[in-house]
Amino acid sequence: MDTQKTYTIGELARDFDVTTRTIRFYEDQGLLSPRRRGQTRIYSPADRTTLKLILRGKRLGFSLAESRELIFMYRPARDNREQLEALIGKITEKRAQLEQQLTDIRILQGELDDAEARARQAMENLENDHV
Amino acid sequence: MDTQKTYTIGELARDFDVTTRTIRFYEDQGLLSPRRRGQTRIYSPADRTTLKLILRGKRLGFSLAESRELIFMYRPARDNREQLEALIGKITEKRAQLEQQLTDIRILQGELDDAEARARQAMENLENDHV
DNA sequence: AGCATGCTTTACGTTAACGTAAACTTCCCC
DNA sequence: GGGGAAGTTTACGTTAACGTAAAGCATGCT
Repeated sequence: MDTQKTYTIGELARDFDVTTRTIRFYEDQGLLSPRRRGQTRIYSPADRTTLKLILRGKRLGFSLAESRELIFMYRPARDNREQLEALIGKITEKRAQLEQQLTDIRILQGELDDAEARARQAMENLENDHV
Repeated sequence: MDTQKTYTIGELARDFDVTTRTIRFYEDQGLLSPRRRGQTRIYSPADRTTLKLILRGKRLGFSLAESRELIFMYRPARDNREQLEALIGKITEKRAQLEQQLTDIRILQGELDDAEARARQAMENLENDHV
């Protein structure tokens, strides 16, 4: 069946809260390749997923170049041995980076707890001084 | 005692693997305010910590503006009630953002596991085809 | 027919976060 | 006392990731 849902650029833009310019820009950068009906871009569910990956990458501070790598890691890309080993190398690197981010986040969470506790304490003090 | 260790800009640059230009840029942006001995900048352990915070922020994809907020969250800053409530609001927001990042990371980790498994499988297949 | 909506391309503009270069002082060393 | 190394200011350059027009086609209402 050819009954796959498709999306216009405007729909994707609304759904993910980005501008159409942004989506076209990602295409320029080789991250998306939607089909065309005439001039008009038609996005598949797969395209939609790719966009989701890019935006997730952004939330983690990745550049588009990094996100592109991650996306292509996911497409097996008919490889020879060297390429596969290089791929595994990159995966290992990314994993290390993610671990670093995890520890960074945990530390920051602790600091936020701290900061909030102090803020609440300061508010209590205000109350008391006021009385 | 005034026996606090101090650092030159070059030392900090080496220690954190950034350029001196970068450190001066952060000062321009109001993130660092080292003492001066004549013209020369002298960094305290506190300055060093601030720099560490900025770089951790970068690893998490924060802008310098965001890092600046985080840094000032940590300095109690003599507040009234409104300010304190605004502060707590920001802390809550940041926490939500960090939670989002955590889930993003976990999903990505799973995908990396996946990708590596497939890559290893592809390598095995290569061996076999070759034999 | 006329007009709004939503798509398209082309192209110049903008912001953040530095890089890079030039020209100058200060200090130390032999 | 002449380098060299490390600091300084000033200023223009660069890259990524879009923003912001401008001008034009296609479709669908009324």
